[in-house]
Amino acid sequence: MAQKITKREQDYSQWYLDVVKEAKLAEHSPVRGCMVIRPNGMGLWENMQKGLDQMFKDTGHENAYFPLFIPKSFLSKEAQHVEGFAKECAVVTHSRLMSVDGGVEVDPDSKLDEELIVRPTSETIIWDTYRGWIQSYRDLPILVNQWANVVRWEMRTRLFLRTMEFLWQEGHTAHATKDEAIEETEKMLEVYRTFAEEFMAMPVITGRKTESERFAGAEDTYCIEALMQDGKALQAGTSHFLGQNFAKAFDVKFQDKDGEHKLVWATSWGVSTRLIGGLIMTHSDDQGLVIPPKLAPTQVVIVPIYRDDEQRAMVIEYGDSIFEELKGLGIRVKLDDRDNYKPGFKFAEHEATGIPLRIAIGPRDVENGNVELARRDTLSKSIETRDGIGTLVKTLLDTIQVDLFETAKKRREEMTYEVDTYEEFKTVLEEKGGFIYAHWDGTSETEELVKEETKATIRCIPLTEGEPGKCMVTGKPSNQKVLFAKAY
RNA sequence: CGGGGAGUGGCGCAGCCCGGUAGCGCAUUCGCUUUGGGAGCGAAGGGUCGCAGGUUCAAAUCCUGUCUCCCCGACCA
Repeated sequence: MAQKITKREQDYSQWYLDVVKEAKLAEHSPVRGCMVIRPNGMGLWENMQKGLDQMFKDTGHENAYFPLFIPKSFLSKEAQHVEGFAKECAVVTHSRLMSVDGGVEVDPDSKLDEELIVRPTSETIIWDTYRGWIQSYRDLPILVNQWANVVRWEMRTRLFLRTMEFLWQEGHTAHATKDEAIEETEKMLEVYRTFAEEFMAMPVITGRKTESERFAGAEDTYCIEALMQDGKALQAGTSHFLGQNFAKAFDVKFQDKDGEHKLVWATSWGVSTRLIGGLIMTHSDDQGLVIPPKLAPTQVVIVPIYRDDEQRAMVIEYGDSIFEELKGLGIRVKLDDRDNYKPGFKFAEHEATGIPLRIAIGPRDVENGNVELARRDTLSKSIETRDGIGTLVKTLLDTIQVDLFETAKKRREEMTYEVDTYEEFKTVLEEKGGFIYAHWDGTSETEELVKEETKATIRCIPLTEGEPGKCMVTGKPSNQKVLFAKAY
């Protein structure tokens, strides 16, 4: 069943695919570019959903649901938006099939008057709906989130990182003032940063996108950028200030306190199952997946070891008492009492699926009142006493959560460079990869030139203030260094 | 969509060049022995070789088309 995972020094892509496969997270579907998410992967996503959803609720948001299909005409109402998405839309043109010679064909008579687009994102249909919800300033703000699937007809796909269909959440808010909308945009970026760092243990840089990387239809796009172990960057979440673009396009106005009719201000923000890809590439090793305790579907697994039925009964009873104790403390624990696998096999399997803590118990341990405790992140083992195992496990889970973040952060710092000249930039990029801070003159021309010549893009203009200087390419003045990297 | 590689029992592969009725390892089922780092032996089950055409007495193998996956580009959460 489980096989050795390819050493990532040899081939990072293969290593990534092996981890996904051995951890039983997902597999390719019969449909091009789509994936089947297996129970392990879905369990992980559900825990992410829970964490995020709570944070959305805590910041005053509610969930709603809008249609999968969007009338074609909606897409064309916002010029930049249609330009950004037109090339990657799935289009529904007919509504029926008909039997022909034992097979089926599309019934030409069922051609739709207006084609439907499978949503690549829901701004248009939501803003069309918001028009009916908003009349007065008293109707604002609208703070709504949707958990949904979307489809983008991508040229090239990669499990979790870029699939044609993906699961995500998209928040769409409406506000009476520009300041309030900008505040919302920044607030949700901070929610994403907190989630990435505190739940996923994935350190991120917060910043704003340059004009060329901005969301289609946005005035300003904020993002969180993470660095993977191979030195490539991953855009992990975005929060957009949409200005009044969609209010204009869909004629969404409200009557303000002063009696004036005004256009509504908008934001949208989203993260997707891509986060799972980020999680894998941030923490995993050659033994397989490593999941931070807060997100792990199973946090602790107990593996009984025995020789005969008598020992089996004894060890399982011992394991059961530990199981009950941990469960009572709210820990997600499993007792792996499968009789058809040897302990060594189970150890390897639980490592591949990323369970943070393993407790192994054999006759020896029962006799001595001990357990063997193994950490997934460090692969270290220790003998601990049975008494007090509950509190030990609880603190250890917290420790692992923190350690994973610190380790990932340290790794990122080691792969982050600051350069002053373009020559230096090219050298670092070629020899080391990673995040590179450098001065940029703020023009799309320079950005494009760097991309052409080096494949590196500006990941973001960091929110943290920096020193002014001179652009590494043109020598023109720059307000601060920006973050460059090759990206997924 | 351009360039390269690949589709053969559940998984990983060989066979293809030079057509002749499909094989190996793992997994599965049963039995016995095992169990503190991916168990051993014995027996058994399972594949119209991605799909569709064509050439041929005969196609996994040759030809044409097509779908999908992987890698590199262009595009993107």
